[in-house]
Amino acid sequence: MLELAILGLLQESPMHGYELRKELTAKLGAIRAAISYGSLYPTLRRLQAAGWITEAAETPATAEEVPALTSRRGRVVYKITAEGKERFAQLIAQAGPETYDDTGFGVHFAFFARTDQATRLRILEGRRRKIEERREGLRDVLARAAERLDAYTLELQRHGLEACEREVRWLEELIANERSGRAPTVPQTGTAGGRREEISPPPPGESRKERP
Amino acid sequence: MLELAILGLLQESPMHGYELRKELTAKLGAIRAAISYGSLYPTLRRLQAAGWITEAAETPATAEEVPALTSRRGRVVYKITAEGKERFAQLIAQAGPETYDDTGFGVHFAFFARTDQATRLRILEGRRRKIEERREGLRDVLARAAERLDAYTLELQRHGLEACEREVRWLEELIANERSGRAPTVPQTGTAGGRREEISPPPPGESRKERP
DNA sequence: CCGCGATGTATCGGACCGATACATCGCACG
DNA sequence: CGTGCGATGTATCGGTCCGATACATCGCGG
Repeated sequence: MLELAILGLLQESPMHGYELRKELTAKLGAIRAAISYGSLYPTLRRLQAAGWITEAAETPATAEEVPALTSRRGRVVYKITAEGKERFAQLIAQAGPETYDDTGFGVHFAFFARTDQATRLRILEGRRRKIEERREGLRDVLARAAERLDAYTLELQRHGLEACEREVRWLEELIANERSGRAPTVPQTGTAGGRREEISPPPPGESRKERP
Repeated sequence: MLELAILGLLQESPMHGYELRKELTAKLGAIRAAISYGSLYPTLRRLQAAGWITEAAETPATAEEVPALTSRRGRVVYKITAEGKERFAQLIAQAGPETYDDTGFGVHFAFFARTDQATRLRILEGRRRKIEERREGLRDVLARAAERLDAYTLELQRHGLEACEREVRWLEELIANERSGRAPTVPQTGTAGGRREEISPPPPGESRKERP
């Protein structure tokens, strides 16, 4: 999962580790707390070994201009390679079982702007299926095993069940939107009124604005 | 976390691994999918080595009665020890930072019936604080970095934000309930109308119904 | 009589986390 | 003037947990 996220972010622009973590946190803040360096750096190493990314020295050569003023020590900048882009495309297009768990789905969803519509639909429906199963499981427990459990455990299940139902509804909306329309547009929610813009899903295979 | 959950379940009755996993799944189904045996068995080994639990042979001795009819092969039954109960009490009473993340909170909450009220309150408030922080982080991103992100990422954040707000409200209710009342009673929710029973929090130190 | 699904125990590699260590930079506060 | 502290930055280690896999038994239906 981390691999996918890193590849996706580096596709937008080269970054060093610290920056990458911040961007990762911003992009995935809704689904996981914050990537640990204990995961990040080894993964970067792994991706580099596989040839998906490369190190790019900062202020690379010809650097007599400002030698020590902003020398900045290490600062290893990572950049995605052509193979890395292929890898990303491959990862984003295929959906295994891990695509539908909480984290996996979140990461995939976060890169939906780079995913073709058919895959988006497939993933959304797979996720819905999975949540529906969880929901049924919770209903079963609440219906069948209620008297075996204490009030707190019951309340936990009830809350979880509600969350499932809510997510299914959310997914339904997204699926409907996807089928017959465009980007997600969920109005009248009241909360955090940010701007909402249409995105045009990039015709598969292209990347827009490589270097501004 | 697994340690706490296992100790808590074995406190109710001895079990073998498979059964333990099923009970674990039933009790924690709202927060995590299903415990993997790759976690369960090593943890059981660890707990046993520490002396918190012991193996108890099934159909222990004097077993000439039905030798091979239901021989059932392995079936290692685990049983909590006195030290294990102490350990559980200690784990359940103290709250570190890991007590407030999704999984940690869920597990603690699932055993609230065995937790004294002061601790319950402390944990609920700690959890609320943590969720509020996450919520603020999401609001920041939505307010400040909205134009940098695509519509799908934005929608993900929005959905996450809503979930945070919902959970805070849930926690508020629980806290209010806890302060001036008894067990969780959340009526009029419409969903899954199970029975709702009052529990009397066991006066700390006792266990009711050891063997029915 | 045979297969298949539930029950049951167990291991291995890998992903990810939390704690920790360490170094540099700029700025606020004494 | 210094000094200490918070942000930036790279890196490792031990430990927890997951997913895949293997294997054995049992009861039941076809």
